[in-house]
Order: sequence, then C-alpha cells, then structure tokens
Amino acid sequence: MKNLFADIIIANTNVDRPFTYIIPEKMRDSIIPGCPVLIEFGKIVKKGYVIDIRENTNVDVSKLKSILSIPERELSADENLLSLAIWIKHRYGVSFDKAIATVMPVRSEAAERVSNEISLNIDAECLDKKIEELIKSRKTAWARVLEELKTKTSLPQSFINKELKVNSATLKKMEEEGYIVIGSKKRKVNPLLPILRSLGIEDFNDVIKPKEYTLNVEQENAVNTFKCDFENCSRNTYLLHGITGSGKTLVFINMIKYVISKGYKAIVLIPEISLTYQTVLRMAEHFGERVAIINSKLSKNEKFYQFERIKNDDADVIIGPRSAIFAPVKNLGLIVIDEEHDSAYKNENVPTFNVRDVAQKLSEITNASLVLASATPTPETYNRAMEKEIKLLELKTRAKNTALPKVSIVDMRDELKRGNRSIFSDKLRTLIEDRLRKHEQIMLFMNRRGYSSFVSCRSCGEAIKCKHCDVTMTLHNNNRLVCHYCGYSIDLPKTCPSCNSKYIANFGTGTQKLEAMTRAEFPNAKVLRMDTDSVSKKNSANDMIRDFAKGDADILIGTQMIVKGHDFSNVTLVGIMAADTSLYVSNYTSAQRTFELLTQAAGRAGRAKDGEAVIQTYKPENYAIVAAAAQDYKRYFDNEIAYRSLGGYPPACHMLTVMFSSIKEEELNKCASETVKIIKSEATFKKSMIIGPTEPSVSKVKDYYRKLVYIKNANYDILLNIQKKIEESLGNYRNVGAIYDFN
DNA sequence: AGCACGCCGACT
DNA sequence: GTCGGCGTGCTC
Repeated sequence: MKNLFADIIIANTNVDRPFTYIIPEKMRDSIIPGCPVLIEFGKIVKKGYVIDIRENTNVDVSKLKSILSIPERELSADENLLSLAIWIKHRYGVSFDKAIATVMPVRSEAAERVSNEISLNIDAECLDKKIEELIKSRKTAWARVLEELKTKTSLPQSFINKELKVNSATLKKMEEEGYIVIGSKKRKVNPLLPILRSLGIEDFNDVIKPKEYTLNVEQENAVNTFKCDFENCSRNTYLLHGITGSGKTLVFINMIKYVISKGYKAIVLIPEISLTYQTVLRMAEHFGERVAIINSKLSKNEKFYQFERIKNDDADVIIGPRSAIFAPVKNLGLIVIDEEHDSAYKNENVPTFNVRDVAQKLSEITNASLVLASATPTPETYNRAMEKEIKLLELKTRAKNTALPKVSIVDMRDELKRGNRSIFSDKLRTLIEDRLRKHEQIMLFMNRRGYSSFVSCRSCGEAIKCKHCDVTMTLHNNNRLVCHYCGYSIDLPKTCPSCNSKYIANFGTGTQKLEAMTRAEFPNAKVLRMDTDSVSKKNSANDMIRDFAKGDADILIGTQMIVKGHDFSNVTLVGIMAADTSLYVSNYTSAQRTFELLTQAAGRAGRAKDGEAVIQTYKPENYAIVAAAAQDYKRYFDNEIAYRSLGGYPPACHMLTVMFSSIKEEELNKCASETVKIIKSEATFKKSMIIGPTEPSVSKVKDYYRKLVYIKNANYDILLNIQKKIEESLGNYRNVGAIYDFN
C-alpha cells in the first residue's frame, strides 16, 4: 500500500514549522487533521498536532519517522477549529504551536471518576444480632456501618468515611469477613449540577420552570428578519442594538430556538462576570438539559465533561465566556455575543485576539450566522453596521413598556461653588430621601475605572494634561505625573495650573468611603456594599444580589459589577458618583468606556416602574456624558467616530502596540530606539505613524524594564510586516523580548 | 524545547 | 592531554 504522510506541528518547541511523519497503516482511519499525536522529535518523544494529511512529500522518505501513537483521553480539534487556529496564527502573528494551544484550551481528562458503593452482604434478619455481637467485641465502627445499612440498600463510601468516621481499611476488613460488599460505580452526574453548584444552586428542579414569553412587535421583527435570512440560506452578521431593558436576550433566545429547530447548534458568549445565577437560570429555563455551560469555576474534569457532551451532540446551546468560542461543536448555525462591547472579550494573553473577530472568522468558516448584541455597541461594530457591512436590528422601546429613566447631570463644580463639599449633590440627596420615604430601592454606582491614577481640579474640573500631547498625565507612586505618550514628567503641583485653586487632588473616593458617608448621611437606611473586596468570598456576590433583590437593603453601593445585567424591579433611583474617572484614562477607548458604564448604570433604574438617574460629574460638557444622559447612542457614536478618525484610532486605523521588556535597562533602551529607527527608515512602512518608545504606566514589573511603541496604519497587513521586522531586529538583542497587541 | 557537536580555556 | 563551559544548529 502507498504511504500516507502527516504534517505535524510539534508542541512546546520554538520550531514554528510542520514536520512530516509517516502514518502507520493501523492508524490510517483514526488520524485526522487536528488530531493530537505522539512522535519522536530528535531524540525525544513529543506531542504534536496533525495539520495536514498528504499522499506525497518533498522530504526524503528514508529520513521520515512514523507516528508513535495517539494519546488517549484527549480531544482533537476538528477541521474547522484547525482552520481557525491557522487564521489566528497569521492574523495575530503567533506560532503554530501557540495558535493550536489557543483553540484547544481543554486538552485532557484526569483519571476516570468512580465512587465506591457499600452494600450489605448478610441477611437483614440477623442484622440486629450481629450488631449486638460487634458492640460487645468493641467493634463499634463495624456496628455503626451496619446500623446505617439497616434502612438503606447501599451507601456511598464517602458518606461512611466522613459522617460515620469509618476509614477505608476497616471497610476492607469488613468486606473480607463477608459483612459487606464494596462495589464501584461510575459516578453519574446531572450535566448541569457542577455549574449550578458553583453558582450556589442546590436543586435542579428549582430551576426549570418553563414559562411562556411573548415578543413585542419590535422583537418579533428582529427575530423574523433573522429567520427569513436563515431560511434563504443567507448567513449574516447582525448587530442587535437595543436600549437597556428592551429584551435583547429574549430576541436571541428565539433566534437560537429557531436555529435548533432546523437541526443546528448555537454558541452564546457572555462576559465572564455576567455568567451568574440569573443567566444560567434563564438559559436552563428555555433549553433545559440541552445546555452546556463552560465557566472558569469548573474543574478541569468538569470542563472536559462539558466538552465531551458537546462532542457527543448532547447539547444544543453552549454558553460560556470567550473561550467557549472554541467548543468542539458540530453543525454550528449561530454564534451570539451578548454585551458585544464588553472588554472581557479581549484575550489578555498572546494572541491578544478579541473574540468578536475570532467569532466572525469562525462564522465564515462554518457558514454560521453571528449576532452581536449590545445597548452600547463598540464604535467599530456600529461603524460596520453604518457601512452596511453587517445588518442592523434595532430595539428602540423597553420590553415592559416602561419609560427610559429620566437622567439628569449635576455639575459638581457648581456644588463646590455653593459650598457643598459633600460627595452628594443637593439634587441626589433630595431624591434619595424621597425614595427612602417611598420604600423604593436605590443604587449608587461608583465609577472606579481609572480611579485615582489621574489628578484633577475640583474647582475648574480640569485634569492635568501633558504639555506636548492631548493626554491626561498619570500619577505614579513617586508623586510625579507622567505622560504615557511622550514620557514627559513633572512633580505633582500644589495648585491647579489653570485656575490656581488649591482643591487639587488625586481624584476619587473609594466605595468604602462612599459607604461610610452614605451611612452618616442617611442613618436610617440599610446599606449594602458590593465590590471586589466585599465579594471575594465565593458566591457571596450572588447572595448579595439575591438579598438586595428581596429587599433586604435600601441602598446598594458598588462598582461596575452591580450594573451588569442584574434586574432589580424595585430600584427607581440610580446615582452615579464619579462619572468622569474613566474619562481620564490615557487610552483612546476612555470615552467609549464612560459612555458604556453610564448608559448601563442609568439603565438599571426603573426596570419595572418609572425611574430616575443622576450623573454627578466635573465634566458635564463631555460628549460621552451628555450622550449617556440623553440615552442617545447615535449622538455618542457620531462624536466618537469623528474623534477616532481624527486621532487615527480604530476603526479608522489599525494599531499595533509593542511592549519591549528586558532585565537590562540599557539594552532595552537601545533595542527599542534602534528598532523604531529601522522601521522608520523602511520605505514600505512610510505611511505608518510611529509613537515611541515611551514609558508604560508600570515601567518595571518583576525586575523587567518595559518600553512601549505604538504603530498605526490603515493597512493591517503592513502592521503584520512591521511585526516581522521587529522580530528580526530583536534577534540582535539577546535579552530583550516583545509582546504584540493588535488594536 | 532538548540534544549533539565543536570550539576554547582550565587544570590533573 | 582531557574535562567541561556554552554557543550554534538541527530535529521529519
């Protein structure tokens, strides 16, 4: 028989190219692209992944080795995932090995789980007599076991070990003497139990209570547009843009139901933080046991188990954070990304992809539809809708026909002028008192993004900016202000450079302080605080949310985590304490972040009855704040896109951020500046805008010095070429490494 | 990555 | 004359 060859990527090496191996005849049927294999590479046995199978090869056949074996208990990537990995390799400039590892985050299962079951091996009639005998001969442990088995046919060994305090050695002895039988059985688990348990839900039956939901006209229209396209075999990308409370979830649940009815499966991505009790409950309600849930709280085994269920077609809907996009699902018909704008969709590690882009590619590879849902889509996505590249589905009214909350902006500079130095504006205080009187609930949202890293003046509202750049300077812990774009730095001034006021300080008040002040100001109100400090205890976030929903507190104080997706029907007032903090982060997405946060926070008010929101700010004229108060996305977008185009930021331009790092400071500096010089001199890179090298906000981490370079170009491929060039240049500097981040 | 090979300085 | 440091190159 003619030889068959496999091109294989070797895992955990820095050789970023395939090697050819012979496929032994007995493995011909089991070796497929994406399959993990063991091979001898040089003198060592290594794991590799098959990326291609061919009938001939350019390599001298006498040099070729054979594949040794296929590791058991390991999932292989299917061909779609493999194509996706290869795309990731090229798009983000990472090695084959890394790209494949990215799409296969769950690789293997630990030992198979079995639990021992103990059952009686003697007649029930003589049981009492035996127990008596045993107690007499001081074998009380033996007696305890038999006593318990009087009423039960069998008991799990774990129960006997823990509750009856009888160790396994004793049980073994008992078996030997013929009292009991130790049987093992594969542990049978409800597929959802581990997840439910990780969220603090004890009984599965509490969850599944099917209800009838009816769609309003707008929702119906959105679903119908989708159905129509799907029916006509037209698979598209959609932006489902609905205001807060418009029922986006119900819309995509109906899309999923339709897709399932046609024999396809769906992946639903949600930000990790909103993978909570409420989400799981909602999905279980609609899809019952046909849901697979991936969640970082699951153990490796539980995750493997969920993946296996997906592979075996035991699930129709896969829900999870960004890594769930790589679930081994067959017959994918729809991918939904909920809260499309959420920054949790960006991978922190290399490759620093955004799942939005990966999902777009996967939907093309598998011919599936993609739905991006958000009340505050990213300018990038909305721009694609405006350019008619993707379809826009809009929901402009709230599902329960409640009005959008009335939002007002309070200029905190005026409060200060009037002598009110409290954290509460007069308006907010009056409203809180009113709600307390009516026994309605209040949420106080503290914007901590960018908290205290910048300095602003409380009299004129100006944040201190760099002389040379239009960027807020960042306060470093040595009391110096540094510009992250040009490296310019000054000592922290005592008075405001623009108005000379001495009310200048690193900005912001923490949630603890806000809690204390709230208690002082409203001594009769029950206050609950929720932030990373107070919820570090496992599941206490869910407990707190449940308590607050039940009405156990009047005021809920918290950071971003209280505004994400939780519906509290009795909340009629939302106070936003420091709306501007997120504006001063020196990053082109700061306005976007601010608009998102304010819109989501304000949207929490009046989910069931009419509500009101108060935005307290020192920057009432900023477009993100004005547009958020008006709840006008389009207005925000028009401003944002103008700013992005002007500054050469995405989507107008692509941007590559390079972080150089090294233990040796001089070598780092030389390498960074030399590399920039090389890129600047290259003719094909002429149209690129290069900023740097500059200081990052943290210039030294674990003894590694760091430098940043930003490169902008409208052409993505040129950025990839620049990355290659940088890699080349880096070859001359043994002690310097670089990390690349696209957009 | 991990291993061999080879070049060069150090030391019984 | 040999031992062992590490720089270089290769692995189907």
